[in-house]
Amino acid sequence: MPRKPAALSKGEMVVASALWRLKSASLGELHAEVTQTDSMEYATVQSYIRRLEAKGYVKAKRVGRNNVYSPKIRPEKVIGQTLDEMMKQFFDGKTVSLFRHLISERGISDSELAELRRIVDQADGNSGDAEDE
Amino acid sequence: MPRKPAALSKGEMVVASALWRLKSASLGELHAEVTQTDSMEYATVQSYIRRLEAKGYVKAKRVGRNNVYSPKIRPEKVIGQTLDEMMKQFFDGKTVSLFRHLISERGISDSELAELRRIVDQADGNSGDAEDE
DNA sequence: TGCGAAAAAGTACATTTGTGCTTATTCTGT
DNA sequence: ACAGAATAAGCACAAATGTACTTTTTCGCA
Repeated sequence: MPRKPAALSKGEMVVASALWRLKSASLGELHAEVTQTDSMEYATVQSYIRRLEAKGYVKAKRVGRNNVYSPKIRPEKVIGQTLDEMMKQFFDGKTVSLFRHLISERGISDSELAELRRIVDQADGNSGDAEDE
Repeated sequence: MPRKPAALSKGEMVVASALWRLKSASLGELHAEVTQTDSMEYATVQSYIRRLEAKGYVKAKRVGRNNVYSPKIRPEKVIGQTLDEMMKQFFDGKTVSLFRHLISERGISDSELAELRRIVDQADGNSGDAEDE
């Protein structure tokens, strides 16, 4: 059995995210990327990447004297799981409830609303039987 | 300074959620509510509620021999923060990106889509300059 | 051809979290 | 008034997490 990959902690998540952005990177590059947004020691990034490797989220390949890391798991998967959990916890698992919260509770600008409408229209188009155009 | 309330761990979150649902409850009632969805010992619920109290999320009042607990922080606040963090981490803080993900990556049924459209229409109506009817 | 810099590997350690057992306290009914 | 049943309070403890320091290995170059 593939042993369901253990969930990522917050710190692991920021390192994983950085790696997703870079696709592939040495520890130095990764550290640079991470510190764009978060303050974190080189060695700390290193610890996280090791844990990510242990958890099966990342693989390393030796290139010269560097390890070059790359993701083994796509972000969509992790994002999806995180979202699932969050929706279950707060919105009874219902996507529309989340939508409602995002729109009413959080407030959304006119342009965002317009954008959203386009997204909806498009989704409607390609997944169902559209009647009118 | 009010000292920003420490974030809730996952276990604390399920207990807090139960309490939000009940508005106010003794430990026994709370345990009953929690175990609707999660398997958790009475004493464990108790530990969590104590931590929640320590963190300032919950207050207790003695009623007879019971402690009656109630939330000190509204769910919207916690949900909002959780969402913020999540959106920052995964969607560059952009609500529309989250929408897009929810719709395309996750798939949404026709009825949900219709519902969503109504929500959008309504939001459009009461926040902007409505044209029709 | 060996030294220094860079990187990797190993180790550390306090705090938080998950999870619950144990002990003390307090009503309630007889 | 007291025994038993609820309930609260205290304590415990392994695992995970945040955070990094230290030691070892390994190229590139002087």
